[in-house]
Amino acid sequence: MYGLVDGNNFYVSCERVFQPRLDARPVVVLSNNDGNVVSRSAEAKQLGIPMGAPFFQVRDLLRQHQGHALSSNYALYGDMSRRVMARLADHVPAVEVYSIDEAFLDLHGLTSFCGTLDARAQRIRADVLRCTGIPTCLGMAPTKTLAKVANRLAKKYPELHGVLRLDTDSRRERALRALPVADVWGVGRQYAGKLQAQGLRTAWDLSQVSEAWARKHLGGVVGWRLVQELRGQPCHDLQPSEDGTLSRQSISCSRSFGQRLTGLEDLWGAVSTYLSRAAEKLRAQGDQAHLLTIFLSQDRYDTRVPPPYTRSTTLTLPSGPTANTLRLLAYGRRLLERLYEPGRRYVKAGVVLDGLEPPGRGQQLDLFAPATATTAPVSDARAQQLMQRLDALNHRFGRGTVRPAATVPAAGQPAPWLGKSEHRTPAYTTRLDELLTVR
DNA sequence: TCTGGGGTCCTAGGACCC
DNA sequence: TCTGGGGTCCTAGGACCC
Repeated sequence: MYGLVDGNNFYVSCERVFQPRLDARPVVVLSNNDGNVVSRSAEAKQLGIPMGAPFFQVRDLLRQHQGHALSSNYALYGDMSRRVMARLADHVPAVEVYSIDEAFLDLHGLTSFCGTLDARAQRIRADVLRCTGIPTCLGMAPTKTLAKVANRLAKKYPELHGVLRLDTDSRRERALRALPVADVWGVGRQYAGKLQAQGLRTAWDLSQVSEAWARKHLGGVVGWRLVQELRGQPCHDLQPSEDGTLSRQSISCSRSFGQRLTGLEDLWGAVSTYLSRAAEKLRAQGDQAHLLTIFLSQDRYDTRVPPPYTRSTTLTLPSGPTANTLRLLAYGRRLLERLYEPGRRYVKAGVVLDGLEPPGRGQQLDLFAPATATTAPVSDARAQQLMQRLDALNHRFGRGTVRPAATVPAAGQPAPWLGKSEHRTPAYTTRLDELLTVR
């Protein structure tokens, strides 16, 4: 049996822990650059503000109802997430951290010595709420997909008090008949349209399609697994997370700019900043990468710009896997120059590190590369030391204290790529100088 | 005027290997 | 006229997730 716990309106709930005045009012949290709505309180949902709505389209509506809009504060949400996950880990044999606000639980064997599962589930919710201030819902079922279904319905129907268990065929059928097909985990916009065109309206209808149909229309084996999971046949195991952190297979960093950029050096300022950040994450995970991708995007809402809006280029690092920021910057610069076209107006850039593996598989030498400070293997041990010192300094004194010169804008100038974040709340739980003051 | 960021998995063609 | 089978890696793209 699997459990799926998630935080209700997670980002808004995190903010409310430190600002109770936000309770019972419409509150939204905005994406980077204050662009879109990414979390909504129940009151904001009631106003009809859709998930993902551009902020400028709902600003007036929110103002009319004395609502609040907050910039996203990932330092706070990430730390609150760790606290929630730590509480969950105390209650069950294994936890899979699925996203910042969601975790799958291994519920195997919990009933025999702890009373009923439902009572156990309520104790977990109460403990998380008491220790972190975050309200949650918990769905339980024999497959992950059904646990997601259960969680969804537990959130939708308050009379369930945040918990739903789907462990018999009759409960499963009732639940699936109550759930629109578009709300099933794994059914996005494209598939929902296809399914509805076929007259399949509920999750139950989807669970009845043939294997051939699922494979043909829902992305091959992915679609067939989805159908089987709805029927109660598990296709996805629990992937337990080590001490509440999850190890990634790719690491990326991308941002929309505060303004359009056209110059190569401005773009390099942004790309080098993102690449440095991605390399930090890579080292924090204890891995090296052997694939580097850079992408640049133009405005996809500008009808004068023909697609594709995003162009990317990938390099298999000729010198093998690395976590060395300076080495990555040297390759990144080449990729950016390959991608860049003068005259284009770029709105966003990003980097992706792929092909991750732990260090120690041996350094691949590049037969044709001239030995330079950033490519010579001889400098490897020293470079590694340098990265360790860099990370230690930045951990101790704050991110960006020591950084590559490429990422620093011209003296006295604000970085031209920086976006806005006009409604940011303090990092209450991760910065001493931003602690909440109580009188 | 203003429209996010960070992930996963799968497919498919081409180059290349034996 | 007739032109293998099985595999990896690379690269790009498309669907999905929160």
